[in-house]
Amino acid sequence: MDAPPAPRAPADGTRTRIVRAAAVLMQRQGYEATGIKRIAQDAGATLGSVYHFFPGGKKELAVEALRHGAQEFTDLLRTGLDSSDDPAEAVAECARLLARTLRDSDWTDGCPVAATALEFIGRSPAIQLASEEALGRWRELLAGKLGAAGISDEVARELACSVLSTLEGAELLCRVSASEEPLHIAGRHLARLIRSF
Amino acid sequence: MDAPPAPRAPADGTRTRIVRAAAVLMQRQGYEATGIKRIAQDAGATLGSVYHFFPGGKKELAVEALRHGAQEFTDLLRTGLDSSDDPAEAVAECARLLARTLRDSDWTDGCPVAATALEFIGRSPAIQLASEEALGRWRELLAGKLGAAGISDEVARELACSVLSTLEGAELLCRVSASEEPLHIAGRHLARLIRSF
DNA sequence: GTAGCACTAGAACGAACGTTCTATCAAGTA
DNA sequence: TACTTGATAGAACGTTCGTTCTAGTGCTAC
Repeated sequence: MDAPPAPRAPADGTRTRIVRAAAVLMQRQGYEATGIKRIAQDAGATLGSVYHFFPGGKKELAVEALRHGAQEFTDLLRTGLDSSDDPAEAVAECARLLARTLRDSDWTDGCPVAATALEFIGRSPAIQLASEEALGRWRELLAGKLGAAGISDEVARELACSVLSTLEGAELLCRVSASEEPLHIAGRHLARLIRSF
Repeated sequence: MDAPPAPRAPADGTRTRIVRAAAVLMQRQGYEATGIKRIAQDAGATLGSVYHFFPGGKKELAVEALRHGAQEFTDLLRTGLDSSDDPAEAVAECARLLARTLRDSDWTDGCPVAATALEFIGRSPAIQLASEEALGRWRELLAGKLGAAGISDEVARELACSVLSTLEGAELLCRVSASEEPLHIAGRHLARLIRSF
């Protein structure tokens, strides 16, 4: 048998493809608007495979997709933060990076948890917890950068919170208005705020 | 309030109840997770009434619900902004007001457009437009307050953008973590940022 | 009266949903 | 060979969805 890798199943594992497809779709349109059959189709998998890897069904897959998306967002944030020793400049770079990613993806690839999280406030502990963990990790990442620049722990933790709030909100504004402006403005204002401490 | 200027009889409690119920449900869990039958039930109306008043179906009702919720949020914002002549203090009061409203409603009554808007980025012009209009109105409201305090129009418009971004993002963090902290921190930081101009 | 209209009421429909089910394939083990 | 196990495949199930449809109510005007 002349055996090149099957065109149907690329090198990546089926499970990973399912998680990635779910993460992308949920990031774009939230949980409820995303059907399991569509996830399977986009992943090049079948329903049988989905339920084989995720016997807990859609909810279990959603939690995993949220974690996967959160990790990618963490990487993006880390890239921005590593761009400069000056935390103000580093945060501004995060805003620029986020704005570019958003525009290049037609305003779809933003925060991977926001849309889904808002659907489930007080309605699904598992999903709310996964969202909370992601936001908490990003906040600590930011606080670490600020603290490393000599800002006191207390101030750094609070600043990190506002930086995250502003980036999240500016991303919402960018996506709704299909414009990079809110994130660019946010970057400048956040840098100014950080430098004031 | 938006008294319907329609030539029809204003004795239309049912229509208003339907819009209000839809607004509440969509604010809490977004569009897709909100069923029309549930809306009718919560409004004390029937499906017949819903489709009588909204022949365009769920989408048409959603746009109206978004507008209704946006108006209520405008009122809340205006209340906060009117609380002080100092724009920094007024914005901080908005954050406090928002935090209290969130807590008192078990973290459900926040921005009425965020959840739904995120579901429809690039997928429904009508809903995206309604969301964009709401965010634009809030931004202008904030810019007006800042401009009235002597801040130049250009700076005021940009500041208003970041204030809105930060409040929106902080609200997301509050809801996910079931805590008032992000909004309280945001209020203090926004006041500091405004005073720096 | 009764004709007309705005509104209420909910049964019924087709489509889509998440899920379950059985069957099959491929590879490893004995 | 036969048996096991992880993974694939998709038909089928019951439910719920948004929507449509027909019937009925209450009110106003003639």
